[in-house]
Order: sequence, then structure tokens, then C-alpha cells
Amino acid sequence: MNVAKRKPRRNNESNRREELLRVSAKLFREKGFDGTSIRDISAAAGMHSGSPFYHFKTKQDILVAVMEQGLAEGLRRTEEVMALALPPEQRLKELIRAQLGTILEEGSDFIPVLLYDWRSLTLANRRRIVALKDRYDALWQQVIDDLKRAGHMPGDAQLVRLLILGAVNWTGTWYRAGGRLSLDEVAEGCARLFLQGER
Amino acid sequence: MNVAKRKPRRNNESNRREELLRVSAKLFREKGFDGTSIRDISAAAGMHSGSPFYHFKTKQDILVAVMEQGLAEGLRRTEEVMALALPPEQRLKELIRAQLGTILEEGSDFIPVLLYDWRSLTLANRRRIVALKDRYDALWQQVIDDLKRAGHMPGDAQLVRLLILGAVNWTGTWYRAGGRLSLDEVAEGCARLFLQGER
DNA sequence: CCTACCGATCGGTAGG
DNA sequence: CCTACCGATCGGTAGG
Repeated sequence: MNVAKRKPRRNNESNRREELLRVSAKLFREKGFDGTSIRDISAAAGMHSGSPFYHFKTKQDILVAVMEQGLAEGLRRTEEVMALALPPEQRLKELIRAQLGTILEEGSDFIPVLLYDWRSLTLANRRRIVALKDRYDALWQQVIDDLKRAGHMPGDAQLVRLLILGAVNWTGTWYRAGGRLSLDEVAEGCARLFLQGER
Repeated sequence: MNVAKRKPRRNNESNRREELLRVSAKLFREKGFDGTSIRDISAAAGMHSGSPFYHFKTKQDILVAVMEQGLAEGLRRTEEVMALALPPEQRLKELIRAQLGTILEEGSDFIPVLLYDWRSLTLANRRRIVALKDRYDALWQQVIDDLKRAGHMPGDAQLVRLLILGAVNWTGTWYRAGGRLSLDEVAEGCARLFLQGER
């Protein structure tokens, strides 16, 4: 039957683990955690159906690992922007652009899984991941607080953060690559909308 | 065993159908379409496991019915706002308030299922529902176009609609009733953010 | 990692 | 709507 067409062997075990995470992130994003079976994942990674359990104890552990890797990568990109010496208006725009990339660029399926499949996490794992997510949110809050102090942002600063991040995170549901707008244009439009009359 | 505690019989068949939709919407919102079994739905409605299929041909049909009912109700509320004689800034705020209610009020699980479980729809059903959803979007676009014509809104009007609706629809992932902010306050904060300096 | 398998659960149905 | 059931699929495991 030749169920699994073997790809060229890699002798590095962690390569296979990474590959599993990559295909899992893609499948979870497309079909959801509950809509994706271990067999879907195995097949996409060129393995047999029991083999993912050599790398992960449970399917839920794969979900957690996907989300943690996404957060690590997203935090890295976000902190890069924070390290730049920029005026807060400019910094917000760059932050938005980085987040758009984390959600919409080719192969960026890890953070979308976090965003759109949160409810599939067990309560214990939610607590674990919230700790990382809080650091993420704190960086955004910092920029928005700066803008507010400078008089460039109206109303409750925490609400503003949730609304801006909401608008950005929601792009994953409608944006299509190769469409009318580039990511840079979306980021530009975002910044203009939220910083109206400031630039 | 007495599997299902019988509720008092209703002799109206459509009452049971409505009840099924109500509990399905709630369960789909909490656990997702794929995370909810027919047995979950049956139990919540006080039926035996095969009985939902007396009212709906497939589980997918329940999902479609939930989304269509949500859209019908949402369209009704939206059109009510459109019928009011209001300046466009005020109209946007009322539109936002109505949408927040449709997503966040007690028992408002139908539109959230549409928003957060879109990927569980078959392609054929997506086409069917997109037609309704387009009318919804068109009403929002109308208000935003008005604002743009009056010079109160910067940039690409379609992008602005997607961003504002995104911020509003995303509230379903973080807003908790009884928290720091009321729905009116969120609506107010939204309008202030998007219409900065206009009021 | 593969092989061979298990018990549980799934959506759905026939017949009343 | 309930009863009794079916075939398919699920996550996961033991043993190599």
C-alpha cells in the first residue's frame, strides 16, 4: 500500500519535531484543533499514524508547543521593534506591521493558532501560556501609554490596546495575500485610523 | 438508567427546534463546532442522542441554521439603527453599540458562532451565508463612506470598515460581563478612538 | 519511528 | 421523538 512516501531521512530528531509543529500549525489554522486528526498530522509530515506520539505525549501537547513557539517568535519580533529609537507614533506603526507579519506572512501559522484556537486549550495549559501572552500585551500597553501621555490617544488606555490589537488580529480572517492591499498598506491604514490627525 | 430527565412536554414542534438552535449556539460558541457532539446537544436540550436528526438532517445543517438566525437578528438590529435620523458620527457609535450587544449580551451566541466558527462551514454553505453577510457589511460601509465624504475618516474606506469591525468583533474574545467596563463604555471608547478629534 | 491494535466516541439511520 | 444500532474514525499504546 505504501501509505507514507518517505522523504529523505534526516538524522536529526529535532528536525522531525519541528516539522511536526510546522504542519500541525498549518492544519490547526486551516481546520481547527478539533477538526485536525493525528492522522492528518502524520500524513502531512510523512509519518505513520502512531509516530507523532514518539515526539509528543498527547495531541494537546502539540497544540501547546505550537502556541509557545508562536509566542516566542512574536515576542522576539516585538522586542526588536521596542529596541528601536522611535517616536511613539512611529513605534506603534512598526509594532502593527510586525504583528501583521506574524499573522499574515507565508508560513506564519503559529500565532493564528494561538489567536483562533484558544478555547481548545485545557485550563491548566491556558494558565501556562497566559504568562507569556501577558509579556506580549505589556509591550503594546507600554507604547499606547506613551502615546496617551503625549496626548495622542483618547480614552481608557487598556481598552485602546484591546481595540487596536483586535483590529490587527482580526485581519487573519479576511486578508488574502496578493489582494488589493499589501501588508505595508494595511499597517499604514491602521496607523492612520488610530492616530488620526497626528501625522 | 433514565438517561434524559424529561422537561414538561411542549406540543409545539418549532419550540423544540428553536431550543435546539439555542443550546447548539451556546455549545458551538464555548467548544467550537468540531468540539461539540450531537450527544452534547441532545443532552443540553433534554433529548436522546438520535433525536436532533428529527429536526435537522445533519449536524452541519444545525450550524448553518444557527448562523442564519444570528445574521437575521443582527441585520434586524443594524437596520433599526440605519433607520434613525442621525449624523454619521452618532450613527457609527450606535452601530457599534448594536454590534457589541449582538456579540456580548447574555444569550447572544449566534453571531459569535458565525464569527469564530466560519471555517467549519462547507464551501457550499459558505456561499449561501456570504450573501446575507454581504448585506450586513454593506450597511457598515454606507456609514463609513458617509463619514469619509464628510472628511471624518482617513484612508481606504473598505479597509477602515474591516478594521473597525475587527476591533468590535474581537471583543468577543476578551470582554466579560460584570467587568470593569460596560457595553456602553466600550462603544463610547470605540467611537472616540476611531473618530478622534471629531466630537 | 513503524506495526498492529484497542476501547471510546462519533455522526447518522431504520423502524416504530 | 425514542430505541437500538452501525460503520467509521478518533486519540493513544505496547512492543519492537
